[in-house]
Amino acid sequence: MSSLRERRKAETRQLLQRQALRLFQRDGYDQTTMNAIAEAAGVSAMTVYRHFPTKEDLVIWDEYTPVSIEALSHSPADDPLVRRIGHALIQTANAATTPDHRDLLLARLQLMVEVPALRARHLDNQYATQDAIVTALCGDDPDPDQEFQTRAISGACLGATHIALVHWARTDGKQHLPTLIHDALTATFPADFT
Amino acid sequence: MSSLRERRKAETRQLLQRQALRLFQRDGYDQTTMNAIAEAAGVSAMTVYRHFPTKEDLVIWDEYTPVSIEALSHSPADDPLVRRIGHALIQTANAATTPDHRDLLLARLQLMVEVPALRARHLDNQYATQDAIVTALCGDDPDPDQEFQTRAISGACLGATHIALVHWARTDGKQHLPTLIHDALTATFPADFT
DNA sequence: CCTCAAGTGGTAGTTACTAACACTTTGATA
DNA sequence: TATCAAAGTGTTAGTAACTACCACTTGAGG
Repeated sequence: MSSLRERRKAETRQLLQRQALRLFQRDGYDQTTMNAIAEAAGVSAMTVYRHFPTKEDLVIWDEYTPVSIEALSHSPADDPLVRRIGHALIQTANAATTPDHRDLLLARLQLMVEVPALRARHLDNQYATQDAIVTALCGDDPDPDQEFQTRAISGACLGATHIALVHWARTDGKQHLPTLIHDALTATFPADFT
Repeated sequence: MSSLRERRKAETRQLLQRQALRLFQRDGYDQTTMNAIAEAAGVSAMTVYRHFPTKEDLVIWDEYTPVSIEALSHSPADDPLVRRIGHALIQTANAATTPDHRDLLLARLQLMVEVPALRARHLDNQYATQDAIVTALCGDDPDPDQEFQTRAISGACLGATHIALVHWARTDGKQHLPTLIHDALTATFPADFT
């Protein structure tokens, strides 16, 4: 059920994020105040905070919330963990299909790479993703040793993936993102990953 | 040359960090104001900011600044990268020898695991460490492909190391930290790492 | 002893963010 | 259709992290 109210809400959210990104790119992240963003979107400052609890969230929030964790639990259980996790990560990157979505992702990532506060938040988000991966693979009440191992491997996969994201942002998205992630994983796990 | 002035400076820094950590542990990070820390240390708020530019730095700053990057460039160049980087990371953890240093490290890490803002900053610091590793291994003007590979591998090693740190903090430092890091790396790279 | 620079304190500001209250609009029900 | 509860928005006043600026004290070196 997509009521008028929910559609308006989604529209305001989108408008706010796009105006914020525009101003961040034009004037810099630190130089842009929340009041300026509110004004640019034609709403009050409070409304911005209602939609995005912090300034960082204006960049971090992903409209499409991809993260295909689902794919993980359905992947063949006898595959090596590195391969299962890696393919899920590549698949997530493949979700950004439309040019519009891709451009938005690129603008956000470039900010996340350049601005220290955003970079930190982004890394913490990846850490949360790692938790989700471990839960998807190990269930709610796993064997501690197995969980430790799964956590280490997913941490390593995300660490490798991250540098692919940074490289993609730094080169203005010229290369194919899923391929970049694939290359980073192959460089790290030449045996397990093909 | 350790003049009186420099010694006083170092003492004030230590005092400030220890008082801050004490208050953070007692009252919580967000609940503790910079003014309260200044008061507890018997200085003005301005002085706190002179020594630690942000509140986060009170926890992040490491008196001993270990990070034995030096060891990297002196490790045998024909060893696999995973082994070279891994051993350097373990060696860094081994630097925390005295009980005092260890307790301080544990208190700081526990805050870094629990408090989102600190967790994010810590991850960003690890990212900076990754840069230092890549520079130490590849030099200043490396071959792009080789740099990409090195970056991916060190990202993966740090990702695996991070979960060892988190596990150590969560279990109140009961286990041997270098061993934990070793285990995480072994779980991730069973072939390259022994 | 004198001078200079480093360290410290005070004040006034900016800005992200919160709490509390009033007002408007929307969606569903009598 | 009239009405009412809930969701969304605005306003105001406040807190706390951080900065810029200026004045003061104290240690280092000639």
